[in-house]
Order: sequence, then C-alpha cells, then structure tokens
Amino acid sequence: MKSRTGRGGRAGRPGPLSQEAIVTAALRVLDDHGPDQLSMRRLARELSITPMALYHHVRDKHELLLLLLAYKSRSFPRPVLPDEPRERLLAAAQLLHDVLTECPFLDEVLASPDLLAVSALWVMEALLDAAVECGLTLEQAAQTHQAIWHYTVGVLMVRTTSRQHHAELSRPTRREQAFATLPPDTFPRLTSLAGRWAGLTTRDTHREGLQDIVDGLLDQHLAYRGGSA
Amino acid sequence: MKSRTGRGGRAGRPGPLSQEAIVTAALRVLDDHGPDQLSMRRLARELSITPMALYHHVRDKHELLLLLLAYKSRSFPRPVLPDEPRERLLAAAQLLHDVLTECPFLDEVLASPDLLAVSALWVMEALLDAAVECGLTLEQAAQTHQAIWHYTVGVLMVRTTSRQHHAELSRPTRREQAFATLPPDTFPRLTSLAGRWAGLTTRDTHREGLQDIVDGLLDQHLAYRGGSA
DNA sequence: ACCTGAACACCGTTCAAGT
DNA sequence: ACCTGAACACCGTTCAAGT
Repeated sequence: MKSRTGRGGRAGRPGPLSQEAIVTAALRVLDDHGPDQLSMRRLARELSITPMALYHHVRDKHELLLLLLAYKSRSFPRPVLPDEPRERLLAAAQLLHDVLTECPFLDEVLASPDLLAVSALWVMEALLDAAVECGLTLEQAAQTHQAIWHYTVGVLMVRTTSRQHHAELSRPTRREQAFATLPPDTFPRLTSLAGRWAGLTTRDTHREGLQDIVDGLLDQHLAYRGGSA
Repeated sequence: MKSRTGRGGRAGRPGPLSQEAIVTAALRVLDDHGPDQLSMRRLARELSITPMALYHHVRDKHELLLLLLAYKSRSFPRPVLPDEPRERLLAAAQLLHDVLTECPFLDEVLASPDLLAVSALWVMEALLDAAVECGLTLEQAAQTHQAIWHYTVGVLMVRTTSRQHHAELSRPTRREQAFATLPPDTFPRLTSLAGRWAGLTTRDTHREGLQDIVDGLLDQHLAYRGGSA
C-alpha cells in the first residue's frame, strides 16, 4: 500500500520529477477531490513521493498555486474585447472574474500582494487601458482597477465559502434563523426581507453589481476631471 | 511549567469556566499575539485547561469567533447617522467596514453565510433603510447591500493579507518585480504604472472606492426605476 | 542533483473515561 | 455537568542524511 510498482500514482509518470509533472498531478487532485484536498502532502501521495521531494521543484505551496494559476490562465480563451472603452472596461473586469472563477484553489492566496500570473496580465492591461481611454488619468485607472479588484475578491471568496456551506450541510444559515426571529419594530427592513433573503443572496449577482460599480467609478472620476491639478 | 498555582493563566480567573471567561482570554491572546495566534489550543493554554474543555462552552471555533464579533460590535460606538438618505447609506456602509476593521480575527469566517452578530444588525438595517429611502425597492436595496458587502469583504481580506506580508518580510512583491521587467510595447499601461504601483495600492482606498460604488449603485438602480414591473 | 526519513511545530475535533 | 487524556486525521516546512 505504501510503495507501488514503479512510481507515479495511477497515471504512471515516466521521467524523474518536474514542475510540469507536479502541476498535472495537482490538476488531477483538484478535479478528483476538490480544492480543499489540495495539500503538499496529498499531492505527494498522488505522485507516490515524499512531501519533501516537491520542495525541490517548487519553493513552497504559494508558488505551486501560482504555477496552477499560470497554467489555467494560459489555457483560458483570450476573447476579442469591444472597441467602445466603457464596454471594454466592463468586459475586462468580467474576464478577470471569469479567469479566477476557474481557479477556486486560489482562495488562500487570492488576497495576497504576491498573487500574479504573467499569463493573466493582459487582462489587467486591458482594464487599465480601457479606463484611460474612457478619459481617466493613469492614477485614476489604477484606483478603478483596485476597486474592481476588491469587489472581485469579495465576490469570489463569498461564493466559494457559501458553496462549501451548501456542500457540507444544507441547513439554514444563522442569518436566516436570526432574521426570522427579529423584532419587526426595530428591524422593519430586515424582517420584510427575511423570507426572501436566502433567494436574493444565493443568486449570482456579480455581473449586475459590476456593471453598476463600473459606471459609478467612471462617472465619479470623470465628474471631477480637470477640477484639481 | 504545565500546571500552575490555581489555574487561569496569568490573569487569574476565579470561577469554573464560562463563555465570558473564554472570550476575555481570547481577547487577551488577540491583543498580545495577534489574530494568527488565536487557536483553540493556544486559547486553552492561555486558560491553563485542556483544548477540549473549551468545547463544553462553545460549539466550535466558528462560534467562538462569532462571540468575539458580538463583543466587539456591542462595544462599538453607535453614532448618529445623517438624515439625508444618500449620505446615510454611505455612512452605514462605512460603519460596516469600520466595525469589521476592529475584528481582524474574523478573516477565516468573513465570507461565510453563517457570519452574524445580532449586535451588528442595526448597521445592516440602517443600510437597507437608507437605500429604500433613496428610492430603491427592497429587492434593489438587498442587492445594493450585497454589492457593498462583497466590496467590503474584498477590501478587508486584501488589507489584512498585505499587512501580514509586510509584517513578515518587507521584500518587493512579485507584482512589482514582474512589472519592472515587462515588455513596454505589449504592456504600455502597466509599465507606465510600474514604479507607482506599490504606492498606489498600499494606500487605503476603501472610502474613495466606496463613495464611487455607492453612487454607481444608486444611480443605476434609480435610472431604471419604473422601467420594468 | 535529487530524493528520503524523521522530526518540528502546529491545527480542529471526536471519543471514552474520570470526578 | 464539567473536565481530562489520548487519539485521529491532518497541515507546511526544516534539517540531516542517503545515493
């Protein structure tokens, strides 16, 4: 049960060991057992090697996750973006979300300043460029990117966490339970929404929110254009 | 070194054990050693008890964190909000952020649908109410809340993660390193921003982003008011 | 150079037993 | 009822040794 014929798990890896072999094994773990199961130890088991053997090819788990992100973003279709700057900005922001949606394993490093995939930088470039062509300064474009980034991180984190919640056990959330037993005189809005809350928050509202947010960011920035230095 | 005089760590707890004693011990751990150090085992050590003793008073770690959130939001000053609905909505959203900023230990459950503190629900109620008084329907108000919530979660997660990064080691991030060595012809915007990136993203842009986002959400929703059913 | 074995320093939590 | 002891099933990673 510990050492098998040859080595290399169920897929039969030929060569010694490489970043490529590690990445493909990791993708296999992700497909078969989900993001939560992807650990250095689990991955080593999949490859029938010692956990420490991995550290000869990747610096740490963070780097492994970045390799996976790089792989995913390389294989992501690169669509033609709209000409109209405002639409292009929205499309780029949507794309940022869509690429990361394919990478649920990123959750533990999503908020890190060390998150980066060169193969995904074109999305960022497109977003900034569109913002500038909308009439923003470079600094304003960077701020717009940052606001969109924060929103995107929030959407992704909340989504995967609520997925986990529903996967593990489909009991009502604490929120719903609390809403149902609230004094209506002090919480009129919340009690009115109590029954509808689950339905309203389970829906995927990323796109709608993004649209409003993008419009807000552009309009506010453009309203003050030329106002200060 | 293992069992001391009496029990109860350095503070000397009198009674048997209670949620209250656990919470104050947890707050002590947080103050002295930071959110990362708050584990059930560490907390038990602080109280000079077995880790399992905790489970007689709180169901699991999640519940402990909610107790801490409840405590923090109870002791949070409850300011008078502006009369003007739009300003009130902004103030409530800002407050949501401010309360959670006092709870960096929440990070691991921030995105959970089971996150709730009754003592913080008035912020949510105020936010929804302000949105309705701005002219939105209840459903639109809920959507607005959700978009603001996602943005807030993103801001908080990114902030604490980047704090951790800087605390551990003040090396340049992968982003900065990559931006410095980018082909300028394919990445003109990013290369122009390369040097300024660190400065622009380290700044706390929550408030500015929030303002633009709130305006965007309200304007977009109000623009279509009465358009559909 | 590439990999193993053993260990370090942790996690949250279940289960059976003690008083 | 309240708490302990031992265990389960894990983590990421360092360090010294093997070939």
